[in-house]
Amino acid sequence: MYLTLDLESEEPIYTQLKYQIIAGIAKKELSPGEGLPSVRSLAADLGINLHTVNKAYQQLKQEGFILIHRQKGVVVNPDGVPQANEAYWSELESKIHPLIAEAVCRNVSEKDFLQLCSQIFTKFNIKDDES
Amino acid sequence: MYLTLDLESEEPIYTQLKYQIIAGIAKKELSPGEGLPSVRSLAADLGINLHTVNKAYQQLKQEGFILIHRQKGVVVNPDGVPQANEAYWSELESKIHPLIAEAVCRNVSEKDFLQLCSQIFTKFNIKDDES
DNA sequence: TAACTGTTATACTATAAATATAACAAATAA
DNA sequence: TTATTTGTTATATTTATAGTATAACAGTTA
Repeated sequence: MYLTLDLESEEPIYTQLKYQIIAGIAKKELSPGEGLPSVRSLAADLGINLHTVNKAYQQLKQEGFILIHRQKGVVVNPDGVPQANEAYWSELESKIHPLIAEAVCRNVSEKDFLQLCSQIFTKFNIKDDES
Repeated sequence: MYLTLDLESEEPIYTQLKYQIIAGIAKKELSPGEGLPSVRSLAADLGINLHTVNKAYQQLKQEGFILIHRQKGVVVNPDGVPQANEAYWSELESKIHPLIAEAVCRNVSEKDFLQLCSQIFTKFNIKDDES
């Protein structure tokens, strides 16, 4: 799995890392139980600091995406990601709300908006391996 | 139009201001050509600093939501908000992408996700005044 | 023993957010 | 004319976050 960073972006590096790993799980490029690089080696590969990687890992751990064993290192959660709960839906709504507010202002139709979402969903539905 | 701020939120105050004004335009609580409070009076009403309001206004101005005349003060863009262009769609996609990545991880179906979006759209479709 | 793991601690730089004053230029109202 | 209000600009300060730089500790593994 490839990780690419945009050091010019306003989006913090650790956030970019988080969402690329989440996207990797969504696309099944990362499987449950699969190991991730150590904080030191990943930091070295990406040319960034150990703590920046650690911050991304800690948040992914707290949100249930990965587990961190003293022994086994960092692994994608073998039991899968926690299912959507009430708190998740509430937070998701508050993230989408301002996007739709602006869309409505710009006369974007509900149909076109939903179509964009569908199109993005499709990117994650590519079947298993691509060999 | 009421503006409410959450000073405990991690979301910057000027961002909260921006999106509540955008939401006001979307809900037609704010009409094209309608005046907005001066930076000083709004800051005083909300108990925040002049520059925080100014920052929100400047960004809204740059994005075409409002106009600022020396004479007339601050008004909602009489010509309406600029239509969605290629840059807008591109930026929107990059904002939705990580949300859908996480949704896929949590086994949220495309149908449920689109349903949430539809539900939010409905909030902006309330007809005109509510007298 | 040596190397590697996650973890913790400290210190530093840089940037963003927010506030606090102050002042300027233009328009308006007394 | 004076006084007030407008948006605007300029400085300075505080606070918090992001990122880096070292260093060390406690386990695990080769």
